[in-house]
Amino acid sequence: MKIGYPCINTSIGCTANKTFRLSSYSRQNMVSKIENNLSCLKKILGYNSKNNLLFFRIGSGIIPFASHTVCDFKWQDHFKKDFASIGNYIKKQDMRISMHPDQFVLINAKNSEIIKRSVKELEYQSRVLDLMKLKEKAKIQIHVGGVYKDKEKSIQRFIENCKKLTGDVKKRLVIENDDRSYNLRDCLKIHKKIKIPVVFDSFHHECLNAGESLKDAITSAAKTWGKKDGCLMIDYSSQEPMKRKGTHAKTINPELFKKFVKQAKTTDCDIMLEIKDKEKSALKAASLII
DNA sequence: AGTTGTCAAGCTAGT
DNA sequence: ACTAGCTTGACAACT
Repeated sequence: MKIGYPCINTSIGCTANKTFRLSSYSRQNMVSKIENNLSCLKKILGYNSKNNLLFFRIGSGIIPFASHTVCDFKWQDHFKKDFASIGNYIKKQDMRISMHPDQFVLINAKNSEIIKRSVKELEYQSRVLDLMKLKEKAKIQIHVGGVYKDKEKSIQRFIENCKKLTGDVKKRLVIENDDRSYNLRDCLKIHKKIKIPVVFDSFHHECLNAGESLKDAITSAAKTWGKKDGCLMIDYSSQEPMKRKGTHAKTINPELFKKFVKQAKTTDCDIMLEIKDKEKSALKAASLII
């Protein structure tokens, strides 16, 4: 069981998500920000390895505007060696990597322009993982998307558009249950049709479920992961007290986490802590599972 | 040096 | 009708 956190490390003083305004797009800006982002990513991975945090999500902004029409810079070629060397490090340390396109990526949208942009974004993210030469267990997780007032049709659109994706994207794409539209049961239904693995988000499941026990939920999600996919990925969080339902906790609640792990530990899985203080909570979590 | 409005992009539920 | 929240932070123009 690997423990990890997403995108940002708050204690080493660099960010792998440096960007710029679209209006100041230039080759020079691309080169300098990507150099910064990749070098910071290396530092983060070094920190993670030292602290036995072997699961990490690379942020969508690692290559700014990579999927935007404005981007005419061949970042894939320019940074080929850097990607390969980071990938080597990841493999040597036996780390697991994921990516998570943001909320604008919707492959079940009704508007074909949104789909087109979304597909480009997925292709960019899979390219990053390919350039690192990571195997299929490095995943790209998305939500099913919008409901558009007709869930069945929207699920059908998701499935159809999924089938049209390139093999490179398909081999990495996984879906995650969300907290307001598509619960675990919906995701499992989609899995049945197209065999796409299902990431289990524990907090979303708390917010929206079909009455399954936590244990059953974890077990059924785990079954959707094939041999090449690696073990089940879990996103873990808990409710921030006094905030509205669905707000992620600022810091880990050790008691709640211990209770959760008790249910999860009989299943082979990797757990990512989607908690606002990032590696701080992940470190605590890692110490709690031993 | 520090503060603040704004940033490529969408959807949903709560106010 | 508006906005918080989503993985949410960072840029850039202003004091």
